[in-house]
Amino acid sequence: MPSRPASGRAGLRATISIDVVLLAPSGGRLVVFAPQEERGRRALPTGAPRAGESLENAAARIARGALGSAIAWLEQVVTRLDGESATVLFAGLVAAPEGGDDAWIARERTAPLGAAARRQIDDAATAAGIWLDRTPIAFRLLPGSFTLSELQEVYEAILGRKLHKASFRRALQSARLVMPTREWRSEGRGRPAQLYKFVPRAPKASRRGVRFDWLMS
Amino acid sequence: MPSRPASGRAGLRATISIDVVLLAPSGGRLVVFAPQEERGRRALPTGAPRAGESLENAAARIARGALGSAIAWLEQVVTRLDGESATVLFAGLVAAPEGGDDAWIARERTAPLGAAARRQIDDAATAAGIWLDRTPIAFRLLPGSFTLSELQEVYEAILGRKLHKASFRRALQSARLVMPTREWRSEGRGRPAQLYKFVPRAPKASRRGVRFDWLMS
DNA sequence: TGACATTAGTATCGACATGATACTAATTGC
DNA sequence: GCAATTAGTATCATGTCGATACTAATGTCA
Repeated sequence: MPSRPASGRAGLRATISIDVVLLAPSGGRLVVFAPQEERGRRALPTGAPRAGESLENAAARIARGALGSAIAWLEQVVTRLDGESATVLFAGLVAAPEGGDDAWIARERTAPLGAAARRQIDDAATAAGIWLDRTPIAFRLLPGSFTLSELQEVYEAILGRKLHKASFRRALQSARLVMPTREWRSEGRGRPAQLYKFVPRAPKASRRGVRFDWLMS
Repeated sequence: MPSRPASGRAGLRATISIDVVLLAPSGGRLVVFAPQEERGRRALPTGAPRAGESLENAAARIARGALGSAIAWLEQVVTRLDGESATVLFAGLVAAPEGGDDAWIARERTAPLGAAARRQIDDAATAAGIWLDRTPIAFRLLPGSFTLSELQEVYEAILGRKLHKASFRRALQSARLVMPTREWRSEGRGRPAQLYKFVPRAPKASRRGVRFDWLMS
């Protein structure tokens, strides 16, 4: 029989820190929260858990403190150990920021943050895309009533690709996830759009077959 | 990691340990590696990273040491902080164990391991199911040539549900992932099954639409 | 006023995926 | 030979997906 490791008496001592990548959809693209620090350099929000605090609570506190507003969704992504420093990465999604807020930068312009931060951002964005398929997080990024084009734009921002309008609406209707209101909103140009509300529903539990079209990595 | 404020914040010091949940398909079900410890109690493999070692390398070392053989797939699942002890959970998949190996127990009979271990097992099994849809891990759990029924049984074990035989084979064939050999294997009863080989392929990149049939939690 | 651009929303169609059912094929055990 | 068992295929109804093209309602601008 193989020898079993001694039951973790002397583990490695390390400093635990938490990185939070906050993402928001904006105009069909993702923007990243990276405010300026004292010397004008931008950085992702970082912090550490307090004694007795869970990682999730610590991440929520750090995110709220940096952002100043509520987070729609926050999940743990990965932990990395570098020497005696362990960093737990969290990904968060929030509603689109106001226009004049310069703490947000386009995801395509994150080079100045450095390679390490960009890796965190990539991991967080990937995690958000995976979660989008599994939970109704997109609806929390929109106000109580919204147009279907706005909802689709949120999906496109997080998934990073364009979606087919008719297919998107068909799937949405057949899932009975949205309810039309009697209001319409005119955005200036073009035909006004009908406003919808989110209707939380029980799982449809439509178990589908297996997919063999994974992405090789 | 992103640059920290110069006003050096002292992060939380904690002991890092690693839990490894090793799963294997066996007869269409999952079995869990939980060998007996000194007092006859079963426990999941545990260990700690060494100085300078990455979490992934440490988990692989711990898994290999406990199991005595190679791991087909190993991925980080989640990190939990409890007081001054941080535990990083890894999920691993290995080929079905030999019949007489009593270090493996059925996934349905993990109650004696305690609630904490069962939570780790549930999280690891969920992660394995998600990864199964995204990478060709199932093929690494089988010998170089295998029958399609064996492959389907691996999928059913990891997903925890029965699959439709014709659909499973159709999807496999259309993905051109397997190549038939000229050998057939007779298992005693019934018609002999043709043996197949895995053919690693480039991604088909068939981007599909959005799903709105998530599982509420 | 009227053509045009723009955005919202729908209809239709072909291609393909899925799952149920039922069938054929090849082996062992009796 | 015959039943039981497992492998593998054929057929068919249904549903999903994406392309294309269409209608609808607004603002813009000549």
